[in-house]
Amino acid sequence: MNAEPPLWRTIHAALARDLAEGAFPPGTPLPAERTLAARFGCAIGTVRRAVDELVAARALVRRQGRGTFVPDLGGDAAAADRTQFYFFHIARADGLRETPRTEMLDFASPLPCPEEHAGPLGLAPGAPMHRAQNLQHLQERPVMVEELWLPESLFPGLDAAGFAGREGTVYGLFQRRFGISVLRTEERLRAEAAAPDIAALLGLPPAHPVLRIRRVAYAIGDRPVELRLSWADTRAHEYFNRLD
Amino acid sequence: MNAEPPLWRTIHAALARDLAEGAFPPGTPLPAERTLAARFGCAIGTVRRAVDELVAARALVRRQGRGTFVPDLGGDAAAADRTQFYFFHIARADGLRETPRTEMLDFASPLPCPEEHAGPLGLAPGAPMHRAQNLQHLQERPVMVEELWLPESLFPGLDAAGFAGREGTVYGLFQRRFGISVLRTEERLRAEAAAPDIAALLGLPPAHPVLRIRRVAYAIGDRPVELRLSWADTRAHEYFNRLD
DNA sequence: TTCGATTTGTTCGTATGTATT
DNA sequence: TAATACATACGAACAAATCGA
Repeated sequence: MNAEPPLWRTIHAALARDLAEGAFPPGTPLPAERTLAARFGCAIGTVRRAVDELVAARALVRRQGRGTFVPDLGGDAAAADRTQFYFFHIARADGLRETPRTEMLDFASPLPCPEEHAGPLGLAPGAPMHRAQNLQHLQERPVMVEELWLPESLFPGLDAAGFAGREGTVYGLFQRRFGISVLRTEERLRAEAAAPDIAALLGLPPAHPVLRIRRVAYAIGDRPVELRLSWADTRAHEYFNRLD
Repeated sequence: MNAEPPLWRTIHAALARDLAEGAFPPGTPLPAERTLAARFGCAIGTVRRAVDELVAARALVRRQGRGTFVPDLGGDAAAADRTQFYFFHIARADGLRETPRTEMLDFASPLPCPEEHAGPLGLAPGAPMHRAQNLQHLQERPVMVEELWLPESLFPGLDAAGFAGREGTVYGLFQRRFGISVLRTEERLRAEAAAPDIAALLGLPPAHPVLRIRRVAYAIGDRPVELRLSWADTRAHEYFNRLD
């Protein structure tokens, strides 16, 4: 008849809503599974099923003996590295993945949202945005130019000093300062001839082929929070993608 | 002391081994969960946990009321489409994903394994291989040149007629005829200037930037089974990648 | 160092619901 | 309709990891 959703799915949705609201800051554990089971009036196995889904979606991590946590994207060096390598896909042609060094080139705000960025971010054209430009280095050589577009409404008060002075990754900053946990991204890649400014920054001959990446980053609830354009020099590096 | 693995992991390994040997052909169900539980001498929940892992890895699919199956990569049109879109990442710039039309350009066998392909495939340089060349069309326009390298030892007797005359996808052919289920791939992308032959096939100006993709496909047990080089025209199309 | 409390991880068994044949 | 198979939900017991007294 009605086909109501399974109980574990209802609980999953309730937890996801709480997570989206930042109800559980990273570093402090969620209520224990028994506690949640009592709160939802269900068996512990049902809670576990709901949490399993959130763990699979990288929204939560479990630690035996300690509790269940929102992943800390910038906790220690190891956590920062995991985040880095999960979202940073440029590797040396021989397969080695190194941690890049980031050099900030520019930070401008507010800028009106360009027409072509409004749709993917769910914004009105002209909405106020921050724009940051970075140069990523591997082995002290520039390999990728990045242009980040961030809605001012989601990142209020962010400025050049706050952006450049962060500790850890950009997504760690999103989480710590604005309570935004990036869970997934969509990337579209194409080959194009390098524009003069890009070629100059990367030390490329004019119009040399570069890999252009357009990324949209999403937080819980598939809310788009960032649009990022990148141009990579793929003479000695490649974009690495593993599909499971 | 010893820290033996959990029971469900042992069962998972046993099932994965059986799957790698082709013990369960697509279309016929695995033994029911109760049967497996009895065979392994454990509770049904433990079997479910092991199967859960294989389902997550796309090695199995469950169908309520019917049973658990090895996915049929070329069963009906819908299954073929799912396989297609899981492994075919070229989409129109507006985001629309269409089914490509494949035109075979060449099939050569045996050819000695090139030096640079031997390592990724776990072969000795010079080992006999098949090489197929395809041209992929979207909306009746050529968008990607493909070069497939297949170890003869894994695909014995494959020839041009068998390759071109297949029904459905290439990976469906691998599975039906050779019992090889491709589960995951690794791809490395770079931008480069189109070689003359590539440019001619794609209708590009000489040395126009193209997206080069180098894919290694893996079956159960992380066994590499195919190396594929592709060159895509990204003037009107893009490589689409969703990271969860 | 030891011990106990807490929390997640594993395994068991059972009952009932839903989809398919 | 009946039988079969997976899906959901419950509850219990013990193991393993963690942390603080």
